[in-house]
Amino acid sequence: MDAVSDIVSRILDAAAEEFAGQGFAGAKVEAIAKRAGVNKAGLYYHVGNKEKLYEAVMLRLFGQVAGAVEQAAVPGLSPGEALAALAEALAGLFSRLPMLPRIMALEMASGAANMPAAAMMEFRRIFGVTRGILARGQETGLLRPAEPVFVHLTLVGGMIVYSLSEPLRQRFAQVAQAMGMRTDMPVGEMGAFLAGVLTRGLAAEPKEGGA
Amino acid sequence: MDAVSDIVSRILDAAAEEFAGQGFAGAKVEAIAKRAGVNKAGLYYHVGNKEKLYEAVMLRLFGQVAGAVEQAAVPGLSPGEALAALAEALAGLFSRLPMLPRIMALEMASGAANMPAAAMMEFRRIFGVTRGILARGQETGLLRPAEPVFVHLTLVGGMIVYSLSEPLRQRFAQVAQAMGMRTDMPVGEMGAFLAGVLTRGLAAEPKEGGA
Amino acid sequence: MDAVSDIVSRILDAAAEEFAGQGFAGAKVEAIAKRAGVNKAGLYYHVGNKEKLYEAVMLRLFGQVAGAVEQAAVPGLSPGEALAALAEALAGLFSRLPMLPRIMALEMASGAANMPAAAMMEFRRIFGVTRGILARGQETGLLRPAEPVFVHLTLVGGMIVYSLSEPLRQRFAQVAQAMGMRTDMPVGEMGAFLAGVLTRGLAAEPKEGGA
Amino acid sequence: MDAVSDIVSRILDAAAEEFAGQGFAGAKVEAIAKRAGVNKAGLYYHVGNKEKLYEAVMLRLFGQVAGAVEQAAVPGLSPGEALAALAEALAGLFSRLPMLPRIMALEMASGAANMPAAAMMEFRRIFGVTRGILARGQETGLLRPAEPVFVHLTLVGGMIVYSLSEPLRQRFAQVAQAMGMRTDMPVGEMGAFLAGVLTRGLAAEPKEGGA
DNA sequence: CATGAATGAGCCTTCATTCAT
DNA sequence: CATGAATGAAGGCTCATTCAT
Repeated sequence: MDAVSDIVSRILDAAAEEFAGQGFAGAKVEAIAKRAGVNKAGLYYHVGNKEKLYEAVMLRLFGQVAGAVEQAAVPGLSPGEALAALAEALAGLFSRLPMLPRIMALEMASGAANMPAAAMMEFRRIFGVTRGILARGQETGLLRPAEPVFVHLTLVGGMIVYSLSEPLRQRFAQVAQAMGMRTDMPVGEMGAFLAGVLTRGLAAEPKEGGA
Repeated sequence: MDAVSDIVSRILDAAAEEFAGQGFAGAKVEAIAKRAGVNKAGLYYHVGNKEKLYEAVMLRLFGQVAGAVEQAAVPGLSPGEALAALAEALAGLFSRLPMLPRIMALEMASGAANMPAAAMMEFRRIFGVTRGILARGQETGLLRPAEPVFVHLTLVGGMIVYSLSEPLRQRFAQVAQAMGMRTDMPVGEMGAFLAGVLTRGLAAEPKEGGA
Repeated sequence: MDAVSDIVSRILDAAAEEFAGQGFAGAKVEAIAKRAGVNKAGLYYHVGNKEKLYEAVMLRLFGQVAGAVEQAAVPGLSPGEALAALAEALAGLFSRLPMLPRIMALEMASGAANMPAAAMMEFRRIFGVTRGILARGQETGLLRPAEPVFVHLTLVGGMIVYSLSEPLRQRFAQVAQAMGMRTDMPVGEMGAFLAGVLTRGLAAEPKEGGA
Repeated sequence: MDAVSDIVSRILDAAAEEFAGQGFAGAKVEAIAKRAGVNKAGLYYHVGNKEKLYEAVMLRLFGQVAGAVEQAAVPGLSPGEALAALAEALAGLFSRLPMLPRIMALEMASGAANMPAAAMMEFRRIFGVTRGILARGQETGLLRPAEPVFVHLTLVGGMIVYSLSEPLRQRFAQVAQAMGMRTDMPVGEMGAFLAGVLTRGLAAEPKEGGA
């Protein structure tokens, strides 16, 4: 009764997991089918193709991102609050869908070759939110001018790489501890850090001559 | 007369390129050999194995990163200058070796499964630089306390994802322009942005009561 | 409806032929597939592996040997009759399955490295028959004591090598004829010879004092 | 100062070992070279070819067999003594050159495809000895008529398979012991058993009514 | 002669994809 | 729709053999 049938949805879930783990080339259709609990031939019947499968996964994931981000963009917040809300929304997504940052990274690393055109549209929605926050902040004199792309990718890039680095941080944990560093903070904390740094770092310079 | 023979070096170059483009699974040994101008069997003669090849690439790349980063860490700089120097060093690397951020992302996305233990040691050197900057800044009262891992991954993550996103930004250029956004800035500019935001965002709060 | 599907059975036949002719290392999976009338990938689908294929062949062959040998061991025969029956059963097998002695020889020559543990059990059954004949013969005072392993390997070894030597004997035929020797007797005749020699050679020494 | 240079001799030794262990197809030229302590290219320089190498090994081995067998055939022995001497000579060979029975088996199993014509001549010498023993025994009325090929292959086949079966017997030892069978007798003992069985089994039937 | 470095051919194995049932 | 069974097209790796030095 869904937009996509239940089976297809299960297949997409399984595929997202596989693709995130092994990349497009490394993912095996057989494994995806098994994970989804369907026959390999059945998978082909429903999705048609490894490439189409990848595109469908991509589209659905970026749709989810765009949705979550837009929902976080409630009007009436200060720039700092808005950035924090955005970071929190992303952190929630990344926690619930650990394959998301991995797939985003893989896709970008591959030169966005398999990114379907439709998914590009979702990007527009996502970027729009950050841009809106900055624009309002500059209008109200609270933020200094800054390239939206830089700000957006600072936030998103920082969170993606922080999520991605989890296994690495775990392997690194012993050494890090000896250096007095913690490595096991949840993504949400990294999001809060980023929002804070950006808010303070982009704050308009205090107007001189306040005497 | 080199640590690695000329041919092996050529093979590693080719492999880095191929791995960055296709991921480990997607990279074809045949393609690497052709790119390096050697016979496939010759490649095996010199390197032994796809996996060993990958590890060698990894080790060399991270060694280069560690070297460049450490060279940028000249003593006597203010925290802001030091962060800027670090960002600049990374930007230089990423410009000269565009496959570097891609491989780093791929490796992390795969859970650092193939990361050789030796490469982990390089990480320690790299992290150490950021940690040193923060420690000195806090000692001198110029910086507020902050988790080194957060700071480091903000800088590195932002630059990696910015580099990675290049093809995406290009595909996005038309739409972005219509929204009044630039998308084609070089990595160095992103590095400068990150260093600035971090410097201001981590600056110690002005001590009240300075009368 | 068989224990092994028809196709697998055909594959095992083909494999036995190929392994017998070329040894494990020399046998080509492609050739086996072609002989069996299946696609190479199909062969892997059904059997999984060159090594597994070899083990399956081995298991089936030794099972056949054990079955035939046990069937020949009808109770109530004199030692001589029993040995003759055993030899005849082996001869029948070797005639019908000319690859059998060859595979047995190859496997033994390789140190029984690939012999599956299950096949070892079949050996027990096979040896058991010879041992039974000797035991009964000694109980009844018809046979002198003798190591079962020696007796068994005299019979089996003689027949294996006689079968194996067929091409050699053929190449040798001209020379042999000139020396007044026949070389083209069927295995059955060698079996009868061996049974006879063993029966007389193991006969209890005539008790003296027979008045 | 030898007929074959020292190096070639070392290569042939190494090759015999390798061929015995892996068969012709399974033997690796690289491994032979390493075993012989020469460079792979050097091996080719000296021997020319994997096939030629095999033939040379074969020729030398069968020459050794023929020599040992002929030396054992001293005139003036009774048939039983002669067979025992023959068996003993073979046992000595098989003990000193454990690869010998294995190579003989492999070669026969492969249909004697690679057997050089020159080696066939050695066979003639070998067969000649057994034939001589039988002929003299029949002339003197001590032995009944029997096909030389049968007798020869009983002796040689039994000893070859007994040697070959060593690893198998070892794996089988536990089970065998429980069945009250020994499995670890040296080849010499098997040779003595065979000579004894053949001598008694081929003895002329006692002439009736000799009064 | 000895050696490191090719190299073409081939082999085992996998995988995306299709088809008959 | 679901499934077991193909299958063509690679892809990783090895190996016998050859050269330049």
